[in-house]
Amino acid sequence: MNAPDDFPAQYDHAATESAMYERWQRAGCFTANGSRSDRVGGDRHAYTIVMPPPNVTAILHVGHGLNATVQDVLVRWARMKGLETLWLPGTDHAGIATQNVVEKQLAAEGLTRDDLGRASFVQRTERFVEETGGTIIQQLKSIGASADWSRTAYTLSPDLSAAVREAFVRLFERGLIYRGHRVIHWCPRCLTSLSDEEAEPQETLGALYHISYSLADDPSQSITVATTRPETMLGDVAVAVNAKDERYAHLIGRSVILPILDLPIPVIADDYADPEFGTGVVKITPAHDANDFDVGARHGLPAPIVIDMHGVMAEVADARGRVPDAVRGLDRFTARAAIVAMLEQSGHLVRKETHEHNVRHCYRCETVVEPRLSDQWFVRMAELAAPALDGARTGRVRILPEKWVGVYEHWMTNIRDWNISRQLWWGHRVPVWYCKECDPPQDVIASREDLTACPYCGCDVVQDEDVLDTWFSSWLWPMSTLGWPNENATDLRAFYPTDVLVTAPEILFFWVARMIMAGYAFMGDAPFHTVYLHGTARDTQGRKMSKSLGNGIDPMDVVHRYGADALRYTLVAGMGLGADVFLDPADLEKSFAPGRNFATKLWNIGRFLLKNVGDGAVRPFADLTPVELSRADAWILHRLDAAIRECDRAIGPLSPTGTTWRPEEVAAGLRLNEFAETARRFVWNELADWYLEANKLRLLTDGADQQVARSVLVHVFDQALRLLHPIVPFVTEALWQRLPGHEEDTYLALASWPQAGAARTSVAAGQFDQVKEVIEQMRRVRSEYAIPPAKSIDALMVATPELRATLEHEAPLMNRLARTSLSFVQRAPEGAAASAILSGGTELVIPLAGLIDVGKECARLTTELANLEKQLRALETRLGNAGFISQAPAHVVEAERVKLVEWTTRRDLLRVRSEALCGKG
RNA sequence: GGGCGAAUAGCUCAGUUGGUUAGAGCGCCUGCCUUACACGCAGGAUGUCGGGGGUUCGAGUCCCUCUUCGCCCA
Repeated sequence: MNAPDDFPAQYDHAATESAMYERWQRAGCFTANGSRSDRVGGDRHAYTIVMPPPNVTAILHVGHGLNATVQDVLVRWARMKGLETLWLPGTDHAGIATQNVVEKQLAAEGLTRDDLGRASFVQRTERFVEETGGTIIQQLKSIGASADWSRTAYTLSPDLSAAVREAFVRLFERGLIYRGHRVIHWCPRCLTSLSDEEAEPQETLGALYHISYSLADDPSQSITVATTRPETMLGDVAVAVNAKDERYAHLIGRSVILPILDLPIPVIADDYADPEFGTGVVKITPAHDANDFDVGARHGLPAPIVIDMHGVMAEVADARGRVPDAVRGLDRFTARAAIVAMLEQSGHLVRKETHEHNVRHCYRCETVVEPRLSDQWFVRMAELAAPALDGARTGRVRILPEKWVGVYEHWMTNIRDWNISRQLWWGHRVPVWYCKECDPPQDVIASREDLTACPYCGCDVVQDEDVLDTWFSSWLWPMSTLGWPNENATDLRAFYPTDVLVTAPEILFFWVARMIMAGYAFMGDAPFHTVYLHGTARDTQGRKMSKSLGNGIDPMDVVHRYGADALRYTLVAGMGLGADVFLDPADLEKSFAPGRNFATKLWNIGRFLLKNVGDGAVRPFADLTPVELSRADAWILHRLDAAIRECDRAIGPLSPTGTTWRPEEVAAGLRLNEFAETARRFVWNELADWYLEANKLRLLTDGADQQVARSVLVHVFDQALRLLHPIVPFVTEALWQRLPGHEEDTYLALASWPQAGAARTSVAAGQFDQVKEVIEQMRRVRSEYAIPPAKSIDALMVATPELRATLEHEAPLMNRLARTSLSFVQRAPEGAAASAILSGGTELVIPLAGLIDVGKECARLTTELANLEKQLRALETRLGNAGFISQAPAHVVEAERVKLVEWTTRRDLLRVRSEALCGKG
C-alpha cells in the first residue's frame, strides 16, 4: 500500500481529490441524521449551516469559492467535534437574473417573451434551468464542499413554493402585506419594479441644470430651480420652497409659468425644499420622484405621468398636452438633451454645472432605474424589524465583524416597506386572486391553494399577474429548507435554529436581515446565532473581481493547476475577520503556490514518516510512560497542546454558552486565518523543522527508544492532520488513510477533533528549547562567518550547573544539527572567538582564530550590549517607579523582576565577552 | 448630507478585555541539490505603529483633534 511508487516526492492532487470525494460521499460522511439531534431525543448536539443558495444557473467564481470554503471549514470542524452536522445546500431560482438570461437567448433568435406567451416562456426557462442548473453543485464538490447533497433544496421546488405561499398568506392575514400606489424603482429594461436594495446607487458625474420659471402675475420676476433631471419638468405640478427661507416667502401661494408648456403651476411651501441645496427651490414631479410624490400627496396635487414603462417620453396618464411633439417618443436621455436645448433657446436655462450624485442602477442589468408611479405589493416592515433589532441588541444574534452591527441597527431602525412584486414571469406568482364580481372582505383573496372560483360568491377569479421578489423566497431559506411550514418536520425540529450564516456583507439587507425577521415572525426565534460576513475577493489593485472587469480567477482553473487544497488554503490564510482577500489574476502562481507547497510539505512529512516507521504496528501512544519520552518528545507534545489550544481559540466557540452571547464572547472565534497560520506553523516550523530533524538519529537506531519515537511521531502527525483537515481536507485525508494502524473504512472527515491536555509547563520541553537555542546560535555564527556548511567546527560551552547534564546528554543532537564538536568547559577561554549568551546564562564560545573578524564580532557585541543596557535602564526605571509597583497587577511586576535578573546576568556576561574581545573601555 | 470603519515592515494584514525588546505570510539579501521535501533547508535586513494633543505607573491598544482612505445609507 505504501510502496515507493505510490509515494512520489510531490503530492498529486489530481489523482487524489475526485476519488477521495467519491469515497466520502459513498461512506455517507456528509449526510446528517436528524434523529440523532438532541433536540429530538438523540445523543448529539446539532450544528447546522444553510448554504447561501447560488443562482441556479451560476458558474462558480472566487466569491462562491471563498464563501463555501469558510462554511466547509466550520462544518468539517463541527463534524469532527462530534456534532450532528448538517450543511444544507441548494440553489436559488433568481427571478430577474434567470429571466434576463433566457430573454437574451430569445433575443438572439429574434423573439421576445411576449412572442412565446407566459406559459411557454416559463417552460422554456425551466428547461434552461434543467440543462444548465447544477453545474455549480458539481463545482462545489470539486473544491471539497462537504454539504449534505441528499437535502439539496431549490427555491422554486414545490415544497419551498408552498412555504412562500404560507408566508405570504400569513403576513397578509396579519395585515402586514398591502397593495400600495406609489413611486417605486423601475427598470425600463427588465420592465419590472425593484426593491430599494435592488436599485443600487452609483456615484455618477452628471449635471445640475438651473432653470428659471417666471412668475405668472409678474413676468419680470422669476425664480430658479435646480434639477438633475430636466426632462421630468414636463410632469411638474408645483415648485416648492421652504417656508423658513426668507428669499422666497413672499412667493408662496403665487404661481409660476412652467417653461416649454406655458402652464401655470403653484409655488408651495414644504420642508422638503432644502434652502442649502441648489437654489433652494425644487420642482415637484409627483409621478417621477418618490419624494415629490410624498410632497404632492401632502398638497393634494395631481401626478401626471410623462415617461412610460420603457423610459420613453409619452402622455401616459393625467398628462394630456404635457409632452410636446418634439420630444414624444424619445428615450428619456435623448429627451433630456432636447429639453435642455429648448430651454437654452427660450432663455430659460440659467446655467449648467457639473454635479456628482448617486444614480440608482438595476442590480441585474445596470440600466439607470426610473422612478415610476405604479401599484405594487408591499410588506410592512417596522413590526417585523422590532424583534430582529432586539435579537442583535440582546446578543441572541451576533454579527461579525462587529462593525456591521451599527449598519444593521441603522437600517433596521430606519426600515422602509419592502416592495415584493415584480412584473416578471419567472418566480412565485403572487398568491392573490381578484373576484370579477363581488368585493371580498379585503378586496382581494390571498390563498394557500390555487383558486378557480371566488369563495365568497362563486364567480370567476383572476390571479395577480405579478411574481414575488426572489428574496421573498430566500428570506425563508433557513426554515423552508428544513421543512417549514410543517412544524413537525424532523429536520426543522432537529436543526432549527441553525448556527452560523456565512455570507458577504453586500447582502446583509437583501437577505440576512430579512431572514432574521422571518425567523422571528414565523418561528418565534432567530434563524441562527451568528452572522459571519466575510470579505470580497479583489485583484492586486483592490478592484472587486468581476466578470465585466475580466479580472476574475476561475476557481476550477486553480483546482486543476494547484489543487482544491491549495485554493482553500490560500483563501483561508488570506482572510482576516471580514478582511478582503487579495489575489493576482495575472499570476496564479504567486497566489496559490504557497498552498500547493504546503500540501507538498505535508505529503513529504508523510513520506518521511512512512519511510522511517513503515506501515506495521506501532506502540499505542497511550501506553507510553513519561519517563520513556525524550526531551524532543516532550517538547513536540507540549507544542502540540499549545497549537490545539490556539486553534480552538482562533476558531472559537461553536455556539453561545447559553441562548445568547455573553458580551465577552460576542467577538470570539472565527479567525480562520489565525487557525490556519497556527496549524501551519506547528506542522512546518515545529514538527517538520525540529521534531523530525531531531528524530532522525533516534529513528535510525534500533531499540526501545526507536519504538517510542515512532509512536510519538505517528501520534503527533495524526493530531496535526486532524487540526488541518478542515482547511485542506484532501491531502490530510489521503495521508491519514496511510498512517500505520489505519482501520479500513474510517475517515479523517469523521475522526475526533484533537483535545489539548491541561496547560502546564514541562521541564523537559523547556530543556529542549535550550538545546534548540544552542543550535540556532551556532547556525547564526556559522552563517555570519561564512563557514562552509560541510565543515564541522569546535565549540565550547560554559553551562550553568543545572543545565550541564542535559546539554551534555543532548550533545550528539546539537552536533548533528549544527555541525559542531561541542566540549564543556568551566570558563570561557581568552582569545579571538565568536560567542553567544543564551537565555538562562549559558555561554557558547566558538574559537575561530583566523576565521573571525575581531572587529566585526566586537562591533556586534557592542551593539547588542548597548541595546540591552538601554532596555535594562528602562526596566530599572519602571521598577523604581512607586506608581508602577503599587498600581500594576502583581504578576506584571513579578514578571518584570524576573526579567531584571535575567537581563542583568546577560548584560554581565556580554560585558565580559566584549571586554575580552575588544579591550576595556 | 447622515452613519460606520480604517491608517502598523516594500506588499497584504495580525495584534479580542491597556502590561515581554510590536508579529506573520509574501517579497528582498546571503549560503546550501545536508539520503522526506529546491513546491526544499539554513541564516539575514526592514517599523518615529498617519500627524498633534490628552488620560494612565504604563498607550499600537482608551479619549479628543487634524489629515488621508474605504464602506453603508439618503
